[in-house]
Amino acid sequence: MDNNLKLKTAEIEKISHLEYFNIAISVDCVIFCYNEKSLQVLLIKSDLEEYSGLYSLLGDLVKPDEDLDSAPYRVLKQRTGMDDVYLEQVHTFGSIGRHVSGRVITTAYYSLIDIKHHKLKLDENELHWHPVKNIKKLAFDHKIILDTCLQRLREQVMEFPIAFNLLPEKFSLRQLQELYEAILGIELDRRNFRKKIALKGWLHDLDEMETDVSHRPGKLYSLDPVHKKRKVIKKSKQPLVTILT
Amino acid sequence: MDNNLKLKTAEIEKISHLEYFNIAISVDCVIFCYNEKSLQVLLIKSDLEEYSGLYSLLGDLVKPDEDLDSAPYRVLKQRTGMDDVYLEQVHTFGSIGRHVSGRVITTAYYSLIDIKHHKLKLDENELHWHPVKNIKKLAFDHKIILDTCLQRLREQVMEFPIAFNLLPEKFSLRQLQELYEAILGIELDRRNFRKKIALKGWLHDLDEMETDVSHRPGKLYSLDPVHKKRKVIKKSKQPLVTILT
DNA sequence: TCAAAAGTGTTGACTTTACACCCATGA
DNA sequence: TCATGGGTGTAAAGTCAACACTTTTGA
Repeated sequence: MDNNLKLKTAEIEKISHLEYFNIAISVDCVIFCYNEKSLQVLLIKSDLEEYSGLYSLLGDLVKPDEDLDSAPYRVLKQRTGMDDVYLEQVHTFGSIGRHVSGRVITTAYYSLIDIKHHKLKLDENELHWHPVKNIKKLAFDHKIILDTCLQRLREQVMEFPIAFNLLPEKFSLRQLQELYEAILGIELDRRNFRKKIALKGWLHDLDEMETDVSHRPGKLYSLDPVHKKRKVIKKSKQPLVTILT
Repeated sequence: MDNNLKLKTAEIEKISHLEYFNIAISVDCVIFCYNEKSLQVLLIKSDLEEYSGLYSLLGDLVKPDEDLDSAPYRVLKQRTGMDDVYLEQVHTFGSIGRHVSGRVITTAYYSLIDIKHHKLKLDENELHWHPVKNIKKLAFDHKIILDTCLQRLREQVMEFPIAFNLLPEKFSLRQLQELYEAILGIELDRRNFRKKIALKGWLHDLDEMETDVSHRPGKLYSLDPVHKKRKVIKKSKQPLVTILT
């Protein structure tokens, strides 16, 4: 007991010394899924006294021997059992006071996963899916991080074929449209949506129909294999040339 | 189990994280200027043996008591004597092997400055402006950082009134067009460019004319005061609504 | 036969592109 | 008077937004 206390004090001394010279770096993951027609995000009960009762994003400190971009994959693998997920770096947050337990700079990523594929045991881990719409407050600056990632997702989703990561392998155009509506937070015209998606050439017609629906079944599609890359490769100039003259 | 026991305090959490406080974090600045009809970037001779002969971006370690976003302002102030510059965070680079002298994760910013305003003493500091077009190789991963920042600049420049930071207070439409051509790396149609810019409503007509030109002088403009904000405030949904239906 | 969603085209408004001529100035 | 760039308009093409009816299926 005595020893423990002494050690702790020494450690804390050391920490406050370190604190002055060192900065920790973490990653935080905004893990999106699409379930019951709503865009949801995976949160964990904060284990810090200071934020008791609040939820926070999944994150971890970056290990000295791992790439920054590998850290969120590790976090996802640990928490959901999934690898081969879509991940995108969004922004790095580094205000002095953003973390209660010291100076931590965090790089935010968002991830898109198909809820059917993950293997999390929600109750055990105090992990829960929360509809993005309902989230008012999170621990740390995680609400701002969430908002930033959502905004980026909205920007990307029309330009690149990434939303499909949130859907099962086979899906109908209606499902796809509802997904887009959930992400963008707006309603879309069905005819215009179908035209626009057809124009993108992202879809592969499976020649199958929905089953188990109590109405006329729709056709099923999958993401065209050509567009199945994990990492977005940005067209460098193409879109810019068309912007102006 | 007692609730208090389950919750970690911030102090305790620090201890468990001690081992991780050994990654350094830096910022690197891609400082753009516009001179002699070309987009240029401020580079410094690398003082590392490993990169002898190569140039690198301006950067520095983030101090424990400064916000991440403040660090690039400090670097710019130190190097150019300018504050009140346009700065935008772009991406964070954190591969294990990216820095020869240890584990350094770096957040990249780009900055737009009017070359006429800076106070650098180029020769003393081994600081030099380099046309972006000519840059083939830089120290560390700085070429990739430069490319990433240039791409982001190209994406932003049509959407937000930021290019004006590269021009003097008063400028002609020709100057502005040449600047855009330098940034985008493409030629633009004069009439369409003028229409497009007029439509944006970014310009304030100064009712003055160019002087010292050996041809018909053009009108001078300045950035409309309404748009003179340092930080870009993103319209959240406006552009997205128009994307689809 | 009803309810629910699938599937499909057109029109008008707007935006974008391509393109050519006269004008003002200084050399 | 020439060279240089300033300044401007229009027509055709393409894109976007709004909008309604018929079809298929299961209940």
